[in-house]
Amino acid sequence: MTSRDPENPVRDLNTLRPARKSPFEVRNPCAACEVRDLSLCSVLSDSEIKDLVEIVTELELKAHDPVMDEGEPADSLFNVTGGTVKLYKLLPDGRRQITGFLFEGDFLGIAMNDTYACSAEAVGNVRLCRFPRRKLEGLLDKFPRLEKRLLSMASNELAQAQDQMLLLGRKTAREKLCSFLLSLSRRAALRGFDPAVVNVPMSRNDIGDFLGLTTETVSRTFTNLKRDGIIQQLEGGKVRILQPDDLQDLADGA
Amino acid sequence: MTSRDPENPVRDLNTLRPARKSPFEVRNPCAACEVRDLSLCSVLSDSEIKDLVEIVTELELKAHDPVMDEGEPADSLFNVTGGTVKLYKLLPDGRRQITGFLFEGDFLGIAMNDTYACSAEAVGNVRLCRFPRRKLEGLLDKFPRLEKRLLSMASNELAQAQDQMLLLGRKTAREKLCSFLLSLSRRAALRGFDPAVVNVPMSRNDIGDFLGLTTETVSRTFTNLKRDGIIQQLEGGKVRILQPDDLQDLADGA
DNA sequence: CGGATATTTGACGAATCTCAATAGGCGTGG
DNA sequence: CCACGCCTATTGAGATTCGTCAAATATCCG
Repeated sequence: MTSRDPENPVRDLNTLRPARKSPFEVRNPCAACEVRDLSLCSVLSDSEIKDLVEIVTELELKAHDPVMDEGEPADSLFNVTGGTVKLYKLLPDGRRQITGFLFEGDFLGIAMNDTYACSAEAVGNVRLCRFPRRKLEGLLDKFPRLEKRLLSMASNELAQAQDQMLLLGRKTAREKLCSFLLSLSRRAALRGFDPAVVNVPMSRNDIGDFLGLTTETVSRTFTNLKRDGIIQQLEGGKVRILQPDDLQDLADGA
Repeated sequence: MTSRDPENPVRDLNTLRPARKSPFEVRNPCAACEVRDLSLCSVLSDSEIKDLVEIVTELELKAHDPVMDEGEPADSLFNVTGGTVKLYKLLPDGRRQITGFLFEGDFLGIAMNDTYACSAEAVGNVRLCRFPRRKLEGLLDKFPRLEKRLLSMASNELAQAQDQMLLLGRKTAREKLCSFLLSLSRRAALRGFDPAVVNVPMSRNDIGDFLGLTTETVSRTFTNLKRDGIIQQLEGGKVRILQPDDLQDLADGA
């Protein structure tokens, strides 16, 4: 499948689904959730998930709206149900490192004990499910599977973080950008979209702050990849991957 | 306290404790474990910990002995009880990124699902507790606190990983090295050692691969910090921090 | 003591950053 | 509908940090 929603055939990771409205969905929004099987919630049955509905609040954000601030008490956890969120840390002089991008289905809040370890804000329009931390912890005790699921998600995130360290510490600008495009492609494929046409909803500046590069270097490197026929830039910030195998080879310097 | 073991007053993070031998320790080694309160095991009572003893194997390794290999089935998890272990990932052409150093009390194996996400090897002499993964997972069901503890440890590791991304992507060589020394100092302090005299058991090359620098740059940067009176090099790979506040300021570019 | 390995230092080069200018895209309002 | 202005992206030229290559020195260990 390339699109999981027959009513929105052209939707992609950039586009928010229309807000849900049907009577069933109002009664039990999580049961009808499109990203449910991608997320935390996948381990709960329809009946169990009602406990989740009890504690959840839905939020809609616009570009640059803050989600959380590093160092603040970690009172809420979130599930992204639409749009893109960026996580970042700042140095005192304003240098920024984006530590991750979250897409629909991604969970936000594993990396915190009492306070948030990083800040987060919406890249474009975003829809979130918000869980009060205390109440979610209560559910963890009630449903041990939820806790196992969180641990497994944390494990995945750690593996991803290690990949990103390898990228930041040891890859060239070109390798970094290729790795980035590949990871976007893989994540889109997981969600049922065409892996050859990647959405890049974030700015060059955000990409730079994610890859440890400047805006200018990101832009130049994009130009080089186009010139070499590896990718093609489409309208709306989309990128077509022309040579997936070459891209893969370039991504880890093979 | 600057040393937790009156029988080994000069011991530090470089030195392995002598192997345990007393009758009590043979019967219940975990109960007498010196690093117990630092680790996973801290949440188990003396009686509960007997279940852990049932499944644990102790290992001793020498420098460069492998602990695990990226991509291999993750059948064992480990607890470091002495010495230093490095975690790393490789690129096909041999470039290496060290993703972390583990000291006594640190747990090894959170970041894996079915296969190891990175390789690990001993930096010097190392003592490990090895847990078969299947059996440890059994204990997780028996002692939910153990699972909570793992989740909290994973959360800490993720926060650390994000700090490291900030370092790799946005800090200068000098800032990187200062951050590194500070983190060693903090971890030594946690274990009851003098935070002003830091052990640096790993090679310049390892430090470089951890900080995204070359050996030469690490060496030059050390020289600069000495020249500026921030640190002093002592024998045996130890470093004295002369100006902790300056070091802190240098570490995040303030 | 001696070979091997690790560290330090130097000279040079290259990848990336900085600064600056131009071009493009998008929304607003005339 | 077009014009303007703002913001982002691209491109260029020069500067800088850090990497590479090479040699000298120090350290470790048998």
